[in-house]
Amino acid sequence: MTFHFDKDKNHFFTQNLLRWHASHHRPLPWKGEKNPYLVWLSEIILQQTRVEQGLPYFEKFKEKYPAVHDLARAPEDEVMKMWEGLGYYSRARNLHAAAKFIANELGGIFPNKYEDIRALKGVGDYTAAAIASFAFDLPHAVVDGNVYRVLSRYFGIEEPVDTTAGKKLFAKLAQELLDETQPGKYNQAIMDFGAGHCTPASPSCPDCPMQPHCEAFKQNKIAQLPVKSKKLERRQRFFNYLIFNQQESVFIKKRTEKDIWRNLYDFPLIETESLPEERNFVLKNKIWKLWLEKTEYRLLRVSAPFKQELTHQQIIARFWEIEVDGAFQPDETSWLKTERRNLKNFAFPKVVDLYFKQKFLPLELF
DNA sequence: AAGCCGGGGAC
DNA sequence: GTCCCAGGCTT
Repeated sequence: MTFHFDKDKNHFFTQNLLRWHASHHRPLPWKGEKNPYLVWLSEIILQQTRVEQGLPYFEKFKEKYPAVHDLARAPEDEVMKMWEGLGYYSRARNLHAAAKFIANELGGIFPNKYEDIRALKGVGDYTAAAIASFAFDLPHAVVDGNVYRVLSRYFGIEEPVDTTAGKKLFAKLAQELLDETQPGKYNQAIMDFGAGHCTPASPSCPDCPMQPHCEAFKQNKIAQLPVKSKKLERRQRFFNYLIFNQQESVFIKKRTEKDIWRNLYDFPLIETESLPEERNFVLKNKIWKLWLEKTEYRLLRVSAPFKQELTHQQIIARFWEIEVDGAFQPDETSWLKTERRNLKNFAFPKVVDLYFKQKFLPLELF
């Protein structure tokens, strides 16, 4: 698909966008922030995350780590704990790594050139443009989900936004439209407009200042835009967690493998191809036997399945609680014996946290 | 280019 | 249920 550059249409867009923004902007803690560290922090937190969900985390991080040195000095487990519940945990790992890089290699001075900002771990095209424009007034247009939606509708672009060609097209168009005399304000305006007016479902077309020149509105294609080419597929995984109780303690383990929830904690785990149908399934399991062949144990209870939806996976987790005798010592060196009252100091996936919150487990009878 | 990485809210 | 959110990294 080709796109024809129309100077008047572009000018109309930019002018009306800025006019709209003058009376509709949403006040948020990071708006107008010039401290690049805080701009960066807010942008990482807001990647693929709604403002309402990210806001408390931003406040918490800002309070705990007021400057990049504070974040750089923090233990990784502490940073992961601070991030617990927000999802996409590689953001936290990259944030921490970049903070250490800035503190140790750059003398604590946040980079002030687009390419240097873009080179930071966890900073892609969008985040680099956001930091460059908000903190340093550099002329780089942001392209996020809001921008794809607003531009695809206003210009009637049916090119998919999730392909290499589509991304390139929208990036070029966004850069053409940028008001270089006030890049920060312009970028803020287009994202606020997408989030608050040109919304995914039922946008406010009747009182939209862009409406006279909006191709999607004129052609009645609002609901079809933006176009995405890929459809999401989700696979199921069945997790059988073994809760080894030993007096006041339980055994937990850190997830170090290259899989979901890396660097979070959970429990010894047997993954199965389906939901075990018999009570003895896990007890008969080969791995399980290996773990427990040298000790006495007692099965206390088995939870009903807990479900958690991830973007590409559905996790069905069952928790098998057992009591082992005081002499039990696992062969796995990665297991960590922890008193129950200290569990709150570790970061766990949502489904494990949900299990903790159940005062009385919904028991399943086989 | 395609797949993977969370959690929550709106519908 | 499906879609989307102030995306980025790995293969």
